[in-house]
Amino acid sequence: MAATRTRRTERRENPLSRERIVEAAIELLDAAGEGGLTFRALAERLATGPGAIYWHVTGKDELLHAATDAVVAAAVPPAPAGTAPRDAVRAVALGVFDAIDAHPWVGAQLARSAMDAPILRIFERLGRQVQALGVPRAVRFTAASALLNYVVGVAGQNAANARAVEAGTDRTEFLTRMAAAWTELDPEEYPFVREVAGDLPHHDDRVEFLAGIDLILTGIAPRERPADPPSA
Amino acid sequence: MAATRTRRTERRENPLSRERIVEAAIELLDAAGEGGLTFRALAERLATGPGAIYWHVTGKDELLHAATDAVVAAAVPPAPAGTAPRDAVRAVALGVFDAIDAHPWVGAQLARSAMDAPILRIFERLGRQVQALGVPRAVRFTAASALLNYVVGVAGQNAANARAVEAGTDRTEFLTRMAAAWTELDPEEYPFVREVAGDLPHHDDRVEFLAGIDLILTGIAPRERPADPPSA
DNA sequence: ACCTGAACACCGTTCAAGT
DNA sequence: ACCTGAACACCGTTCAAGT
Repeated sequence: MAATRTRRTERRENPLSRERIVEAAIELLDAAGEGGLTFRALAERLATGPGAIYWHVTGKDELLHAATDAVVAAAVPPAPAGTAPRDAVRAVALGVFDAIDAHPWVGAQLARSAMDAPILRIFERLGRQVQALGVPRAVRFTAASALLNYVVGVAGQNAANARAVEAGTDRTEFLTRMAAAWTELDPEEYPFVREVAGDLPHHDDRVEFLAGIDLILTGIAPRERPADPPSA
Repeated sequence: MAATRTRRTERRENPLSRERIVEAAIELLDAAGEGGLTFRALAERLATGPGAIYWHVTGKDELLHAATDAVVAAAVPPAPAGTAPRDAVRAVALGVFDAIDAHPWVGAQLARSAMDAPILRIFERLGRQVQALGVPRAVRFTAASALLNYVVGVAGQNAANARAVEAGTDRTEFLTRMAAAWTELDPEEYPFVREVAGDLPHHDDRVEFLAGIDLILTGIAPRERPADPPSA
């Protein structure tokens, strides 16, 4: 019934709001990529002048920040109670990974973000699981940071790849071309890169990403903790 | 004697060259930060018009790429023969870390770089040591990628922090203020971040960074490989 | 071949003026 | 209080014209 009442103010309904602006910004970024977010384009989409947006938002940085935070918040839900810590870490990481897959600009943004809202959300979720893993207080920060930095590193990398592919090329075609380029590198200078070039086209990014997470998890807390030996 | 001959062409000595342009770009980036690199500022420093630069460089992206590559190449020298693989990995990582410390814009650039020259240099160095560590062929790519992504993640983070600090604030003052902000977060939503906030001001970035590297190294290959048990 | 610098097409942001 | 849109101060890049 509140809905019916709304009809009264028919004209000039849809007032500007921070929420609507951020929403439109996300749509623009998704549709047109990182360069697509423009105050003019945004104003047009919201049927106003560019100046109007500044009433609700301090500038482009804040807008980008808010857009990123909205996506990350939706992507990293609290772990369902009873999840094993390792699985919970993987779930958080995958949540971020998939969000970046859907919104490559988020990856670029996370990779250049300081320790504020969007990053802190991820750090918190990872940290809680590190604690649940039984990591001693003194090294929890280090362990959680390692996971965070890895996730954020992959985020930037994926964003860069998405930018590079956007020529409408097929994904495996892109990887195959990259592998070919690697094979042409100087054998003296790039023996390792040349050797692994062949792996490139067969790799599943998601699997590869999770394998990295598992590597760090193993470093943080070895799989099966053997009973403490009877002291030294 | 070649030097004396040079005097002949006194006027209009110092011809433009890709090398000089990249060098000037690096100076500009170091002095004025990421926003300081402008074709106009660069042209002024080189005593030409902006258009002249385009004869030697295709555009700003290539320029930024070349500048980053120059810094990274200098920062990641080949490991001296006989270095233990773990130490060599640490040396590579620290080389990148210190380069970013000296040139924060490099961190931002690496964090958003695809797998081309600058990143490949680092990947190659890390990969060789992964191999030296005895990691089986099939998982070398994964192991080297994990190290690379971590390093690149820290790179982006440090660049962001450098940007945040540039208000001339002292470093520990900056950390103390951040810790204070973390402590004011909602206890329901950010228990972990609040708990570790106190660690922040005491942390040494470099030590913290290396600890993360060690975590991954442990995950890649456990410290002391016990002799293989007599098969299953 | 290489340089010059005005001009073009765009930005983010501001601000007087409106309602 | 909120919106409008012209104007300002910048960009990267191009290009006719020079040497």
